[in-house]
Amino acid sequence: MLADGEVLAFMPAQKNSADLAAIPFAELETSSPPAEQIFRQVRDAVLQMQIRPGSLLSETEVGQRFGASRTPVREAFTRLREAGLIVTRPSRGNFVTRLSEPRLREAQFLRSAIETAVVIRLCKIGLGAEHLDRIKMSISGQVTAIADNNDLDFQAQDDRFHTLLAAATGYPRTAMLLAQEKTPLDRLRVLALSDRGHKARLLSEHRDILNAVRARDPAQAQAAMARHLASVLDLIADLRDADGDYFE
Amino acid sequence: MLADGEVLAFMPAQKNSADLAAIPFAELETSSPPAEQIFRQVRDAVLQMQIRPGSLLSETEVGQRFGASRTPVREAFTRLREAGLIVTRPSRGNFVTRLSEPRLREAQFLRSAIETAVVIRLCKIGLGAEHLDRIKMSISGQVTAIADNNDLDFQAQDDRFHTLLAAATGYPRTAMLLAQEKTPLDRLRVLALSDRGHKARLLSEHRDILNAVRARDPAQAQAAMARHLASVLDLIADLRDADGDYFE
DNA sequence: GCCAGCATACCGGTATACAGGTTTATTGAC
DNA sequence: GTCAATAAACCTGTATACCGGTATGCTGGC
Repeated sequence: MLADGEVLAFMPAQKNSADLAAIPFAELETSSPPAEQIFRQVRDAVLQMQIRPGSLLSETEVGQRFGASRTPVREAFTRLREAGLIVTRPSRGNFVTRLSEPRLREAQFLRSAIETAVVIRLCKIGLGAEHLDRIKMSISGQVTAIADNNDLDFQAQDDRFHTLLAAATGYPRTAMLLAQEKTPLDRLRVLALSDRGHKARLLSEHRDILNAVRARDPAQAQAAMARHLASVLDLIADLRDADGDYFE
Repeated sequence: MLADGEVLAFMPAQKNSADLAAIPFAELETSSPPAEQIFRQVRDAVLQMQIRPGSLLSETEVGQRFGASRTPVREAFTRLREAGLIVTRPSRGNFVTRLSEPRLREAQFLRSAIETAVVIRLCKIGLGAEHLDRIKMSISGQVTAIADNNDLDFQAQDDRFHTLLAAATGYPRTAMLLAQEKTPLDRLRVLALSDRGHKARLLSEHRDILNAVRARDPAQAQAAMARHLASVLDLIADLRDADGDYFE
């Protein structure tokens, strides 16, 4: 088995085909449409960096990998394209996009814009008992994940915390939009190995946000959220230098 | 030719097929992909209420109308579905969505969240000379449109004003996202016959926003924008009662 | 006249064949 | 050995045939 660096030395990055055989895709279920499942699985693989940025994703190959024809794959690719995860160059192929610093900064801007508006609204309409319970459970989950030093679980609970806040506004599309717009940041996060102290800080910030919302203090809630989300910007420069191949 | 009310009297709303022949679609050009053109033309027809909310859009029929096969139509429909303009009921058909008051309120929330963040950022980074010129021209255009009592032109210049502000942030996707998320409001606006006084008020608000941004006063800019955007909420209840068929 | 049951027509979902265009590899001349 | 020209192998874009499922309208029994 060759190391990544050696492979790169022999092949120009642009020509690299994605190594689909190495990715543990689940077999398609009959419960939901194949196009939907292919979209989700390929999206997650791209987000988790299992598919190298810059690599070629062939409709035919992906279809064969899932045992489906090109038609559902094309539909999945349409959605990946809109999510900004691939770019299509006609007659040449679909390529997994690289991370882009301006794009990351814009994602942070949009995320911050929406999430601060979310907490301000929550201060206004109040937090229902059910929503509050679920958010508290998410925070408990974060505590457990830190104790277990389980990065993956912590990330999942982190996402859940923000999703639950958005859902509590009663605006279903807002949660969806947030998930969509933060995808560039998700790829960044995979590159960052978070130490226990970093996670502890995030947890503390989550608590600050929740407390401000419970106190119905919009100014403080907004400030806490903005502070919390701005922290990712510090990661960009470091990671760009460390993982140059993954950036534009 | 029958009046709309008579047609409705004979056909249950749900069964109505869209009358594609009556819509002045342009012929497909060779310059851009058919799927893209079909998407844009159908989207605009839906936004301008040329296709009745609740009506059935058949892939086959749309394909025949444009002289294309189902494949590009399917791709266009995928995008319309994500834009929330149609819903697909498997084995039954694609239906143009009706306006929904909760959905409209959410669109207003999201638009306000993003646009207030935009003007705050503009106060921070300042407005370049080129951007300022273009925005001023847009406002001049609004003045002209009001003088000519040209509603369509005023709406175009109104959109342009907001788009230019978003573009001035240097975040290209933000402008795109705004356009996408305000589509429900665009359909609402078509139903509203705006009198001259209403347009004059919007223009005045635009000037307030621009002045606050030029003065680099984030608090005032945010307040002016929020006030400006909140005004559409007043329209919802009236239009819902007047055009009941168009709402859920 | 009413209602249940069935045949039919229509829809989207999928697979596949073909077309147009780009890249890559090979081959031949120099 | 080098380079240009050509052919093959890809890619996406498009058209089309077939499938299963749903809605509908007709028909026959009551």
